[in-house]
Amino acid sequence: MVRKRLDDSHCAVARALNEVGDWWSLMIVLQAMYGVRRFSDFQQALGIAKNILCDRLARLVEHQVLAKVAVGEQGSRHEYRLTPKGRDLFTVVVALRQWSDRWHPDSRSPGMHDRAEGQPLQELYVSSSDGRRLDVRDVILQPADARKDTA
Amino acid sequence: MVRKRLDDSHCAVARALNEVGDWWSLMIVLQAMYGVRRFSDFQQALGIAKNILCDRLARLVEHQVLAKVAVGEQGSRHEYRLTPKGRDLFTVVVALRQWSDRWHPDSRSPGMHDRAEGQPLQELYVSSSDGRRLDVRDVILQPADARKDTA
DNA sequence: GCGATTCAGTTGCGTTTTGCAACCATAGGC
DNA sequence: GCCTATGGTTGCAAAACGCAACTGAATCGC
Repeated sequence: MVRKRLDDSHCAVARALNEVGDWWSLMIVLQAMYGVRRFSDFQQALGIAKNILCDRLARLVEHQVLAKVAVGEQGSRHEYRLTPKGRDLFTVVVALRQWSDRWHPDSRSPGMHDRAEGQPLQELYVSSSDGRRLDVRDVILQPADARKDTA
Repeated sequence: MVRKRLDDSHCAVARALNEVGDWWSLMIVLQAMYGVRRFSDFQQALGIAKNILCDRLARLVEHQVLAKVAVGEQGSRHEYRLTPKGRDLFTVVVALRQWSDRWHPDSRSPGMHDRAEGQPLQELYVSSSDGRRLDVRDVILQPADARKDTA
């Protein structure tokens, strides 16, 4: 999907959504963060149709969120691994997950823990350069305009 | 869109994506954060078809991300305003935007500034309870499983 | 070496979602 | 009453999606 209409958009969020903004793409990235690397494992974990998975993996590789790495004896098998850019989506995933947990308390999410200490993670929040916690209304956002014919 | 398949998923990210995980929904929320409230203004700002906009707004209202507020003389006109839950997506939007800015340096995003001080915002990052900055690999993520037949 | 199996796709086809445009319905101006 | 603006709804074509069946290469069993 992703109707590439806003490819040329100057809006950073629009461009981000162009790369990982459809349902499956972020779920694939999430699975990759869980350690999934093989085509068939993604397929099983997500219950996604193979053609869609193919398409999404290709798109994620194209956008350098994943890298397709040949593996195995004659390079016949391969894996999809997160690139640094892909790993950097971690913040986004954590933000989404924390949002979900805050507003769907019924969720029995196992929670995320620091590997070293076993402690839960801190909640993400937007803060100013001097450390004050900020709400949307405390921030000046300039549209940067979603359409090309900005005006 | 959003094939409600994973509605019953225990995966927090999946449920979040169910509510705001399609292309337009997050763009609408973003516009709302910019201060857009009226149907026609969303339509103009995004260049979205009216039926889709209708559908997305209704879904966002249903999920309590936006609230439809009657306004004007006889309540004929109305506005869509962010609820607290919607405003709380700010972290997600900022995370996405910062990610995009980091990996698309060509982007001339005007940047986001603290209204009080005029300073740019801090970069979001995931941190442990004792403040160490964490990468994906420093965190224990439990799948919580994307499929219902969890096992 | 030969068939069976696994993995990673691709192809076909029918269903669902999009997106565009054109059409209602109500309110207000004049 | 006629015109415009706002906020939708409807119809239809095109694209995306999901399923299942098929391909093609590599590996396994023997």
